[in-house]
Amino acid sequence: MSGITIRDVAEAAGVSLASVSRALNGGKNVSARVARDVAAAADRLGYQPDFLARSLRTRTSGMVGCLVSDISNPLNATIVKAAEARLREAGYLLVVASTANDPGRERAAASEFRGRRVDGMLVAPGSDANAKAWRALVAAGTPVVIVDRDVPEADDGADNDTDGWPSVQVDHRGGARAATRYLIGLGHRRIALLTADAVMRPSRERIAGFREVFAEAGLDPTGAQLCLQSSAMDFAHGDTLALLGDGKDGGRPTAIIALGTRILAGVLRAARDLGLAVPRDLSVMSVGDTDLAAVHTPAITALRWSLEDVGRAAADLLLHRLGGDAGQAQSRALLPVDLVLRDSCAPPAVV
Amino acid sequence: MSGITIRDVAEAAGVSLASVSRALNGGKNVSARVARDVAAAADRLGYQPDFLARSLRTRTSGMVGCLVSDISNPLNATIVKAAEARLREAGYLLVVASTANDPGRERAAASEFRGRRVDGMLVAPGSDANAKAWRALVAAGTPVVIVDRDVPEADDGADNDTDGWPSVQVDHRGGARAATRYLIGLGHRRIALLTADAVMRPSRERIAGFREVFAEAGLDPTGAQLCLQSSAMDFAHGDTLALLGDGKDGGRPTAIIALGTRILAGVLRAARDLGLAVPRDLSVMSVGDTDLAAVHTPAITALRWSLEDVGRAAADLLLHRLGGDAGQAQSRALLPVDLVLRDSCAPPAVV
DNA sequence: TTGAAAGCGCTAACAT
DNA sequence: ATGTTAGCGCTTTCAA
Repeated sequence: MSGITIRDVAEAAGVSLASVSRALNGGKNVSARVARDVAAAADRLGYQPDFLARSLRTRTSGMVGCLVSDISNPLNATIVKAAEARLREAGYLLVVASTANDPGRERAAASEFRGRRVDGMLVAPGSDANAKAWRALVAAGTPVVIVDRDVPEADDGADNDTDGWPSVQVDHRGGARAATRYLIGLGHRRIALLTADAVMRPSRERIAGFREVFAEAGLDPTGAQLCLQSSAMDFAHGDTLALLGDGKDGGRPTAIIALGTRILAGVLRAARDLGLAVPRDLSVMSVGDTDLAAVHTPAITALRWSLEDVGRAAADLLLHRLGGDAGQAQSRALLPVDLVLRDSCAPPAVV
Repeated sequence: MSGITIRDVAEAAGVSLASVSRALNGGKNVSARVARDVAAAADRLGYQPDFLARSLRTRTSGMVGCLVSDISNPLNATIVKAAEARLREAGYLLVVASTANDPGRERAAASEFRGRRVDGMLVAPGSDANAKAWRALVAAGTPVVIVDRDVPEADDGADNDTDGWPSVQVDHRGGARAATRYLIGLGHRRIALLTADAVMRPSRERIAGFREVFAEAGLDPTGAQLCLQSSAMDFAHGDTLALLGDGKDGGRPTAIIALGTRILAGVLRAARDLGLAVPRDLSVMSVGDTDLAAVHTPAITALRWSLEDVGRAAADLLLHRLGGDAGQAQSRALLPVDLVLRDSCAPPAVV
C-alpha cells in the first residue's frame, strides 16, 4: 500500500501539515520555497493523497453513480462510456450499477450510492416503479439527471411536473414520424410496430409518433399493427412468425418496424425461416442502428441517434449542476434522430 | 442530504455511539433491547451509514476498480456486467474506467484507483506497455486479477513469472485449433485469418493454435494466410476486398476466419460487394459469437465462450484474494471455447 | 505566509 | 454488555 500520509510529506519537507495541504492543492498563500520543497518531498516519497479522507472532510466524494438497467446492452454501454469519459475529464469517477430492470435492485443501488456519498447520479430507470424514489432523491438534494426516460407525476397529487427535471431526452417521436412517413410514402398501409415495451418513454414516444402520422395521413389506424411481446430475449422470433406466417395475406403487414436490435434479429430470422425476401416480400426498418443493421444483406434502413451525445449531454448536465448552479433553471437536452436510408425498404408487392 | 450521523441515532436510542456501531454491524455483545432500540431509532431517523467515514477507519473501501479498454464493446460490457453482479453480491462496488487502450490513461486510471483506495482491481490491459506498472501494483500488495490477458515478463530480467498471476484466461488456442481442424476437414487449404492484432494474448493464442493445426496436418503453412491490419474500425472491409478481389484465383483463400465482430462485419460486407456467396464461394467463420453472427443469412459458424463466466470467474478470483487468502497459491481459471456449427462453412468449390 | 488544532463520521481498543 | 476514547488522513478555521 501507499502508506505515505501527508504527515510524512510534511516532515520530509520540514513544514507543517497545513502547508503541505495548501501546496498540494495549489492553494494561495504558499511561498515558492514551500511549494517547491513540498512538491519535491511528495514526489520523492511517492505520496498519493487519500481521496477517502479528503472526501470525509470536504463532504464531496468526487464520484458519480450511474444506474442503468443493463450495461451489457451496447446502447447503454456506449452512453455510459461517453459519460464516463466526460466525467473523468472533470475529475469525477463513475461507479456503475446494472439493475436488470428490477425496481428493488434499483432502489438498493440508489441507496448504496447515497451511502457512498456520490456527488450526483445519472439514472435511466428500468420502469416507472421507482418514480417516487427518484423524486425523494432530488427532494433530498441529490443532483440527478434522468437519461432517456420520464419520471411520471407522483400519483399522490403532488404538484411535481416531470417536464422540468434535468434530463437528456432523444426525439424518438420525431424519428418515428420520419420513419412512418417514409414507409407510407413507399406505399405501405399495413405496418407492424414490434416492441417489447409500450410504457417506457422511448417506446411510448415512438408509438405516439407512429400514430400521429397515420392520423395525419388520414389512414385507418387499424392498418397500423402494434405487436407487444413480453420479452425481447427470444429475439422476437416467435412473434414475427405468428405475425407473418398466418397466411391471411390481406392482413399481413408489408413492413415491420423493429424497436431494438434483438427484435430486429428476431424479425430477420423469422423472415429467413419463412422464405420471405427483404425488401421484396417485406420491408424492414430498425429503430437503433447497430452493426447488425449496417452489415446485414440487405443493409437495414434504420433510425439512428448519437449515443455518445446522450452520454456526453447527461454528463454535462450533471457537471453543470455539480458546478454550483444548483438553483439554475432545470435544463433539458433533446437530441435528434436521423433516418438512415439503406436497402431494406421498398414499395410493397402488389398482390 | 442524509445529515444523520451515528451520534444522532445514539442520542435517539439513548445509548452510546459504540453500541450503535455494534448493533448496526451485527457485532456480538449487544443486548436484545439495545439492538431493538437502535434499529428503531435508525429506521425512524432514516439513518444511513457513511461509507466514506467507515472506509477511512477500516482501511477498506469496499470498491473494486475495473480497467477495461473499451466498455462499449459488447464483449467487455458483458464481462463487466457479470463481474459487477458478483461483486455486488459480496458487498463491493465496481468502479470502471475505459482506457481506450491508451497506456497513459491506463496508468492514470490505476493511480486514481489507488488514490481512491480500491480494495482490488480487475484489469484487462490494452497492450503490454504497462506490464511494469501492473507488476509494481501487485508488488505493492494490491490484489489484481488479469482478465484474458498476459503480463509479459519484465525485460529487466527480474524473476517474475507471468504464468503465476491470478488471472482468468480463455482457451483461445484450443478454440482456434478446433476451428482450423474443422475447415481443413471440409477440404480447405487456403485459409485467411483476419485480425486487427497479433500481440495481445487472445490473438496470439489463436494464431498459435491455427498454426499448430496446419503443422500437425502436414500442410504447407504458407497456405495459411495471416492478414494483419492496423484498425478494426474500418470493418476490415478494405482488407477483405484486397484479399479476395485480386483475381489471382490460385491464391485466393477459400475460407476466412474473422477475429472479432467488427472484422466479421467487414468481411461480410466485402463478400457482398464482390458478389461472393457464403458459403458457396467463400466459407466464413467468426471468432466471437454475437447477434450478427447468429442472425446473418446464412448464419455464421462461430467460436463462442461464455463472457459471463469470464466476468464471474474474475470476480470470484478477486473476492477469494480479498477474503484473506492473500498468500494462497495464485489461482488461474481457464475457460473453454466452443465451436458453434452453423451454415457459413462448406467444402470449397472445385475450381 | 505559516502552524496549531479542531473535527468530518466512523470503528476498535480499552476500560468498566 | 456497555461506555469512553483515540484516532483513520485530510481540510480548514483561527492565531501567530
